[in-house]
Amino acid sequence: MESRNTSDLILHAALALFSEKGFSATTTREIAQKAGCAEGTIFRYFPTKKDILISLVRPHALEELRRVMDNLPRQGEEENLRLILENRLKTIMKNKSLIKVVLTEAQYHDELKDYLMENIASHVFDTLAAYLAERMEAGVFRKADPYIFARILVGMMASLLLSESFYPMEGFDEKKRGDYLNEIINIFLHGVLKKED
Amino acid sequence: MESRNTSDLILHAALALFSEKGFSATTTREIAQKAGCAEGTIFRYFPTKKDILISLVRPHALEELRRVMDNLPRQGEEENLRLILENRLKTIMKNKSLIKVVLTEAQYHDELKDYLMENIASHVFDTLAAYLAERMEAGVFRKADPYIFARILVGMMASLLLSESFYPMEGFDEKKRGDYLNEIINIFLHGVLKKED
Amino acid sequence: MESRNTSDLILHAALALFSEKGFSATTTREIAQKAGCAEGTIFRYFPTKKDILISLVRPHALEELRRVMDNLPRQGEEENLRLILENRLKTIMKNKSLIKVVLTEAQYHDELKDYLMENIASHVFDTLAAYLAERMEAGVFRKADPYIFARILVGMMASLLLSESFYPMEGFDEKKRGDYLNEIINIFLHGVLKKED
Amino acid sequence: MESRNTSDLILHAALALFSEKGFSATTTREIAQKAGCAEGTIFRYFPTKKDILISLVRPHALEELRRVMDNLPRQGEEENLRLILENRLKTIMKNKSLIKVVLTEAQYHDELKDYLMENIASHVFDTLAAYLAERMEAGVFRKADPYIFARILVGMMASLLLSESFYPMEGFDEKKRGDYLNEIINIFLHGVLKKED
DNA sequence: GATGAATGAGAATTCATTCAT
DNA sequence: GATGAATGAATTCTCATTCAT
Repeated sequence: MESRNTSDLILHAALALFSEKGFSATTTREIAQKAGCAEGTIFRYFPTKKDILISLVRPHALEELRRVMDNLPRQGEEENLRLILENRLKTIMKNKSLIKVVLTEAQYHDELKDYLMENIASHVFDTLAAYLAERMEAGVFRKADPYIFARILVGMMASLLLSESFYPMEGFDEKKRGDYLNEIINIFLHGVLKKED
Repeated sequence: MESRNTSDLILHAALALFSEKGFSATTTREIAQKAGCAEGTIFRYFPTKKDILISLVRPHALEELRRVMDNLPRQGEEENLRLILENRLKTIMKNKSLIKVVLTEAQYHDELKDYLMENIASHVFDTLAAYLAERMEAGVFRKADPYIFARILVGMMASLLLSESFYPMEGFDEKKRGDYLNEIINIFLHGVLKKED
Repeated sequence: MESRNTSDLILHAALALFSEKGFSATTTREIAQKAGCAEGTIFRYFPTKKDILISLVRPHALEELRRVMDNLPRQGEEENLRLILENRLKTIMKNKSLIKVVLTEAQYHDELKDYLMENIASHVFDTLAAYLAERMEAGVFRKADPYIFARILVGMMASLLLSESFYPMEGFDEKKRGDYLNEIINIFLHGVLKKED
Repeated sequence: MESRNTSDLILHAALALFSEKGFSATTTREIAQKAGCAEGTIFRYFPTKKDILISLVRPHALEELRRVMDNLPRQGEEENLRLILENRLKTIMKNKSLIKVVLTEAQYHDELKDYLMENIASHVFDTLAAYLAERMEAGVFRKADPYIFARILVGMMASLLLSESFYPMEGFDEKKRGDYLNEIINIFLHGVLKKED
């Protein structure tokens, strides 16, 4: 599936190393070694080391994440949302390294931050907020700032990532991750659902 | 308030720079410049650059954050929790730079990660989970894994930090932050509160 | 004769400088300058400055000196010994700088000292002592501890080196060096006392 | 016996460290530590680090070594020479560290070398050569260049020092050192050849 | 296209020396 | 006299980048 041309080998190696040691602490020598090419070869594809980082965030790579909140179920039944988010969570977990690198380095590199915000984050939050606003209109969710809800939901999902990589629970297996996601949805829904009576 | 001895000047300057550019991308020359001392002086106080980073995480510096979830109100009225968390949020905001540096660099430096987990995170999560377990026992919250709840709540609060530094809303003022915190508590409580009827 | 690849150029320059100023007092900048390469290039070949020193003592470089007392003439006629030692002296003089550096720095660097003792000195002294023991058995030399004789003979030859570099005589030319060696052999074999008959 | 004023404490500490690690590799911080004073204090007594080295070689310190070959027994009986040299050897051994430092560093510091040669070595060699010349005149030693004999004898004694510090024999005790000195004198006087009659 | 030796600017760190107390 | 914090030039070493092959 992944093409194994030199450029991709370099990006692949760089992603692994940036994720493990951070961008600044990774040397081009290490990248070349891991990519199985000569150090000089890197610079045939990327004029500077920073361009490797920037290329990691190019449309193609992030398209999947950009659309992570697209097409949420307008029917709004709980079970639907659960299934969809479960599916999106897989996308997130699959791209864990990339997300880690991108979020970490965006703190320090404004081109990255701007690109991310303009192309990824704004789309994700707009889409999610639009969905939430619609459900509010529909009288399913109580009225509030949909952007705040969106941020909180994203924060809850992010806590899952953080939990896994930064402060791991013992035995964080598939099942536990399922429980975790369930509780996120439980808390989120029953917090925002309008009380019927 | 802060003592202005050389060591503290260096730590202060380093914190600002690490937060702005990351640990690896910050040079000791820059630290010296910002601290207003000679580059060599740094090494009278910190044998290596990494020791500066590690010193930022020493007990004294993090004590306040370690206790951020201590003494939550066992009476459990919503208003109490709101007030307490609002107060704790101030602690978090005050230490924003430190938290950012510590969480970012803990990804890359195992001594940091281990120290944080053993001394800070475990205390925070244990304290918070104990509180939640007690409220479950008391029949106020529904029964579930208190550690998952703890992580989700922390994730929600973290989203506030992220929102502010990474994907800032327009006009993120005191009032908006208050709204945000209110929604965190609304969502959290009404999600976990046992339905009365 | 000597290959002029970068590594050898560096070793060559380093030997000259270490001999002139000592290891600690020589800077890598000076070595690079003398070797005609960039300072950074040195570290492509030698991970640390100390590795340059250690590489100077590698088998190849010292093989000639290690064998300096091999194959002494078992016929034992005085003239033979004189010719052989004269020849070996040339080896010693040719490697004067290396010997100087190695002996000086072995005082301070245990890896050097151990390597030298285990690989060079023990062979030289064993070989020489074996030769002396054999001549004692053959009734040519009087019986004594052959290792003490070996050390004394080596000390006498070393005095020649010292004389030349440390406390030079006026006009220490080829002829004088010949005279000096002759006296070493005379004294070693016959002593300084005038024969009565 | 030794005065324990600050200046002497510094010289004492410096001698030990220069002998152990060499002049260049010894830091003034280490000297201060070992001398039990502040780093700044050193510079009240010695304007530069090099002045410490130079002070180690001042007349007073080396007087004993300067006279090491004075007053050799003009009676020339073997036993006399043996006793005298044994006594002088004690002087040499007592000053081993100083000799080591002085000889090593004289290679690199011309002021040291010049001072040593003009004040110490020339006196030692002149005295020794004068003694040898006199014994030649007296018909006890065979005629030869007395300076070559002097150098060879000194080289033989130096081999004892080298043997001890650089390539130690197992169990180099008082007795062995006595044997070694005996053989030096035996060889110097009689050589190693077995006497026919 | 690919290589990897070479570069040199710049990084962290050391250390003799100064100087206010 | 003694101190030791501060200095900053110099040192070892790193690393992104270049370029001849």
